[in-house]
Amino acid sequence: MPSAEKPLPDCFTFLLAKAYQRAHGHFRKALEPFGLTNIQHAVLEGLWYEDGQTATELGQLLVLDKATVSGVLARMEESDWVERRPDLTDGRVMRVFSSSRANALRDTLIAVREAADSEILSRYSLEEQLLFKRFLMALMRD
Amino acid sequence: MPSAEKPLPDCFTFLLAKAYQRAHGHFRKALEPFGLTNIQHAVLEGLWYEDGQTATELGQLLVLDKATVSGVLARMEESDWVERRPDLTDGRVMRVFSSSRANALRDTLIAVREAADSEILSRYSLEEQLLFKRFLMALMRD
DNA sequence: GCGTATTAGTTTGTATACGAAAGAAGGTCC
DNA sequence: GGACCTTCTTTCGTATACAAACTAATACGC
Repeated sequence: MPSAEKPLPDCFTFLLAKAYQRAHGHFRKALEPFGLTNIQHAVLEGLWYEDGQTATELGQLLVLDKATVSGVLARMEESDWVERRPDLTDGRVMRVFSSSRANALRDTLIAVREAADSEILSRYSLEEQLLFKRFLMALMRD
Repeated sequence: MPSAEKPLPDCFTFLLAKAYQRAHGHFRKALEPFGLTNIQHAVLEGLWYEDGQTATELGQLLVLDKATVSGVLARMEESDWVERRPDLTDGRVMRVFSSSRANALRDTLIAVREAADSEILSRYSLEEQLLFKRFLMALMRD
């Protein structure tokens, strides 16, 4: 080891990736007891925002590839978090509904997400939190 | 669709994930012509910082799981970006070296990374860039 | 030295991600 | 009403991520 301190490259994309990795891992541990992954949790929150969305709509809401959504939903149906029912008028469309098991945990799961978020954000002042969020949202505009 | 505008949940972890997704995708496209992935590029930069690092050292530098590093290095050796040679004194250790093919592209690849980074950052003022980076680095301390 | 604990690395299994292609169903145009 | 195009979804292939189990080799305690 030539240098004692690790350099942590001054590359923005790298920093962003590692910050995401950290926050993602923190949330993942919080969800572990429920047998839910981050994305699966996001899908549930999406359905609680509006139940019966199509896979495509969910993908747009959560900014996920349709192929990713397809796999996530298959696993969530397998483990009884959601139900997929074909649309009555359009045979191509599958509508997704949260299961009663998921609905029973709704308040708990939302609280877990909020707690994990707060823990991560606790190291910043309120002003910094707002600024940070504004920076992140600005990255998505185009 | 009940509401015209997408809500983009006020969840910090989600925002971070999507910002990462955006920057990561931007960099990925920039690397596509070279047949390199983001992580593979990071490994090369790590080796250019110090050649002959062990797999473990690379994992620490890039904050990657050893299992992830193992797979990445295997694919990179396959496609002639790196070479793995067993350490002479410690039979457990694999030392990783950038290939001559990689070294020939060194300046180009670093320039590509800097350009991608700059493009992403161009929407922020210099002050904001520094603040943003400081926020991201603060997330990793603990 | 010898046995045990540690460490380095690979392998396995599961879950994202995403591009590309395929499949299935609906709509349109003439 | 049949060819064509569009849309919704799944499948396939490749590449992270990470936990856990496993192998191989070194280090340590006594």
